[in-house]
Amino acid sequence: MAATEATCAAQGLQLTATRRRVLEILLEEHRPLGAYGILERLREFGHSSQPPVAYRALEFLTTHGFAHKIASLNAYVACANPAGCERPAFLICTNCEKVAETAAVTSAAPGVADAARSIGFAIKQEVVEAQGQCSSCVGNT
Amino acid sequence: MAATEATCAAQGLQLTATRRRVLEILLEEHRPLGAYGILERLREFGHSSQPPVAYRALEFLTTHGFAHKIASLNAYVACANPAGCERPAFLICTNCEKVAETAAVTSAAPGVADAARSIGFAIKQEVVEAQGQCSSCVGNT
DNA sequence: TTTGTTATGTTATTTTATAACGTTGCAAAG
DNA sequence: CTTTGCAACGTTATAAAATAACATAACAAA
Repeated sequence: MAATEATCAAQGLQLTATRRRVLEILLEEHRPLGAYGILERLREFGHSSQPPVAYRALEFLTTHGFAHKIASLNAYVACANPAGCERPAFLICTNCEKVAETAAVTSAAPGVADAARSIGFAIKQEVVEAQGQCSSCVGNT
Repeated sequence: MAATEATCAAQGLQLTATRRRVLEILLEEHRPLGAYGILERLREFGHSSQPPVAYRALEFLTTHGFAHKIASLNAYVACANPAGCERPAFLICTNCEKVAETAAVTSAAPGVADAARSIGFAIKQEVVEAQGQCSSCVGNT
């Protein structure tokens, strides 16, 4: 949160009340939250709770790397490393639904980078989402 | 298509009319198609076109590896290598929307595999979807 | 011929996301 | 000042994606 505030201050980004609240909600949860789950939480705090409110805040947060969308879940998580987040990748536990964020060393998995080069494909961004079981859940299901 | 037929025959899977038609539709397109786009095409062919029709066929096709879901687009593509598809990864052109399928050499990108090991996370499956520009579109936008 | 199984048909609903348009608050230009 | 522009927010409505739930059909095995 402090890192996010610092980045916003440094870059002239407006961390408004709604945006801050959404980020706080994501930080409190230890698992990905859908946009409508966020809306429910916003409602508790007296914010307006129409869908665009959440989606706008999420767009701001994801655009600037303060949060990420987990495409395979249609859900959102706070960034684990808001200062200097690069090439985020996610480890999604299919049992307890928690998500660990990590950083990929290279921009693409071996083979993928080669394939891209060989067909002249210029990779801009990569979605890497591994599904499996976290240490607490291994063997449980 | 032939490969898919062979696999179905070999494994006793029923490649029914609807399933076959959906796969044909995906093969004809050179880009990912949403479920409702598929439904439109099915309608042209006189099939029933309620959502579950498409979703059931897609579930069959994706479960058995004859098609893949592109999570970051909520869309579907035919598998480029229905015989022996493993660790599929996708290169998605953000300009022309075409998708190239490739195979990742390892199950995880470097760094991700290490991170998983270090926290005891057991990776079962990985979603790798790179966004960028294909050779025809590089420099166009 | 009854039973079980697999696939399909159909209606309704849930979940996720965006379009469109109006309002507010604030800061810089006139 | 005041008005012009802009960024964020409010609100209504709707689009798009996915699934729940229940009924029917086709067919093979008991």
